[in-house]
Amino acid sequence: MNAPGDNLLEQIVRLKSELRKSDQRVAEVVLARPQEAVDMTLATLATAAGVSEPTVIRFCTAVGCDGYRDFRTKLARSLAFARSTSHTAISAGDDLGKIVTKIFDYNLSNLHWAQTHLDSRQVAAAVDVLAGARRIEFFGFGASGIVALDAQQKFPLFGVPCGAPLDPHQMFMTAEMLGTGDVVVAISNTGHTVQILQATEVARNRGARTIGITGAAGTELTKHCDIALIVETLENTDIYTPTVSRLSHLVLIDILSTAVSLRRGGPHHDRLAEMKQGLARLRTSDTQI
Amino acid sequence: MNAPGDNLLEQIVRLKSELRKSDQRVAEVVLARPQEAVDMTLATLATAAGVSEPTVIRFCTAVGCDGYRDFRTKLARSLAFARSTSHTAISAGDDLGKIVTKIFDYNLSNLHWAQTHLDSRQVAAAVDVLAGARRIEFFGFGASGIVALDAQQKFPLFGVPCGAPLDPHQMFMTAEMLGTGDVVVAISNTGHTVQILQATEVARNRGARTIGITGAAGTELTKHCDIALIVETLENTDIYTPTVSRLSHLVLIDILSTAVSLRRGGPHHDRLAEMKQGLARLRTSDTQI
DNA sequence: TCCAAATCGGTAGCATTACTACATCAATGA
DNA sequence: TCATTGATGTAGTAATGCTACCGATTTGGA
Repeated sequence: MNAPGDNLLEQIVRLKSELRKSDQRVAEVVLARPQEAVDMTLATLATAAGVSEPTVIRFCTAVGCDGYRDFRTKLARSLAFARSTSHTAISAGDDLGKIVTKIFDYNLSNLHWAQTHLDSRQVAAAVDVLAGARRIEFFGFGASGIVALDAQQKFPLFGVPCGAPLDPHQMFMTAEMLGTGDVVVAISNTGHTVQILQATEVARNRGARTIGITGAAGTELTKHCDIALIVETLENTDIYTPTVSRLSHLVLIDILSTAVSLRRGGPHHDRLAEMKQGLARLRTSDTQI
Repeated sequence: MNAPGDNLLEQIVRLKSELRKSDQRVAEVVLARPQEAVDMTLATLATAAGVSEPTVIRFCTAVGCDGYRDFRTKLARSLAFARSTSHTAISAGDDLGKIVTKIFDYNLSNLHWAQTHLDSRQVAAAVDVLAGARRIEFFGFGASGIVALDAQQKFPLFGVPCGAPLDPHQMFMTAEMLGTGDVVVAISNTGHTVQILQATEVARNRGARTIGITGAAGTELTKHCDIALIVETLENTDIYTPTVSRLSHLVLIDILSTAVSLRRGGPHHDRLAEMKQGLARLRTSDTQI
């Protein structure tokens, strides 16, 4: 669950309530103005929080750091990601530069978040199933449909026929035709999209293995799946903020396809290399259309 | 060109050749083992590099830092992204955990790289053109085709009809039908895909404005475009490493659509909000298919 | 080839900064 | 009310980072 470089700011938020009173004052200052805090000296931070220097040190150890120096580097590191997690909402007054920064930052933070919260064991289980598949179908609508298509494009890596029906009827029909040895990868960030749930259930009843990619544990989708890959995303209540989940989903597809491809090994890779070369030739070929 | 949090490691690599001899020794140590360097004290780093302490300080100022302390925090910050830029190649012996880490890190680094190297003025120009469009067509094949589809899905944000022909023939036909007031967004990471070049040229001759999204300046594609959006990616020679460019492209599409949507303002947003709510209802509606 | 100039690198001392031991104060329960 | 425990600040100490200065090395010109 926890990656090595676990976010310090997150840690502080989590522990804040069970800290000593003075330590909480320090925590407030750090959380309120982390960008400034990272440049402060021990004494400066102490006065800024209205406490003594040893208190600040005690605070550092309390949040899992090895002294003030360590605290500072860890804070700097977590700031690289979370710099704008606090106020990412895009407002109508933002100029273009701000929009660029916010959207990039938001996506970066989100990707990092997904990384630290991804359960490797579930991924391993998914790779096992996919590596043994006879055929793979990817189900998704809207933004998740894009992800499904992307996955389907990677079928050379998976090494078996892959499909991605975008039309609900087609999806349903495809599900009906699946059987033992086939695998369904159902993608739905909300985990509530009814057609996906139905199609997945049908496929499972026919004997196919089902893998779900969704945004939170315990959604409807996970009940219909043998393996649930939870890709956590930061909350997104803002109307302007675009769908960030699909980036994490795409990365997950990358991981799955790469892992499956590696599992196949040897001759499979030679053919991959040839395929890539052929593709390059195709791109630049001057064939008139 | 340069974002505020410009990567320190990158800076060091860039300046390394024109540094003093002893400073280069420091640079080598830092670049070789950045993870350890960030935890070193001034004296430790000095002995590790085989130089004196003042030399290390001079090195710090030479690379644009304000003393050793500042150097350390900046290094920590840049490490959050670039932790594994040096050895990202995925090898057959990697276990799943390593694959997960490497692919995430690679995508994160790459996204950050794209952010710092994106030219805001070009983006601004693109937003201007898109905001005034009567119709927008997105051209792309393969991974870029996915991006085109994603963009096309965002047409409610763009506020005008959007298309994304995936078939080369359809693309060509679409291009022939365009005219003044229409806009083509051509997506090709290599910038050499012939069919894209041809279709874009056709559209331009018919009077459409053309925007190119590509991986490097000076590619063929840029010659056919009024506005070139260069999305730089880290090199990728490895056969296993998946296409990272498409993530950056997707983020760029997010930025464009959001900026255009904001430009439209007022009533447009109310309709967006309604649309989002309606979509939520559609997802959970129990309509049998 | 030699000398002058300039740059580079190191020594030593200084100022700042982080840390620790101890004392005081506040809160809580008997 | 008093004793006990835990939290907080004071003062002193060790370390770390920084600067002034001096010697060494290199470079360019006669």
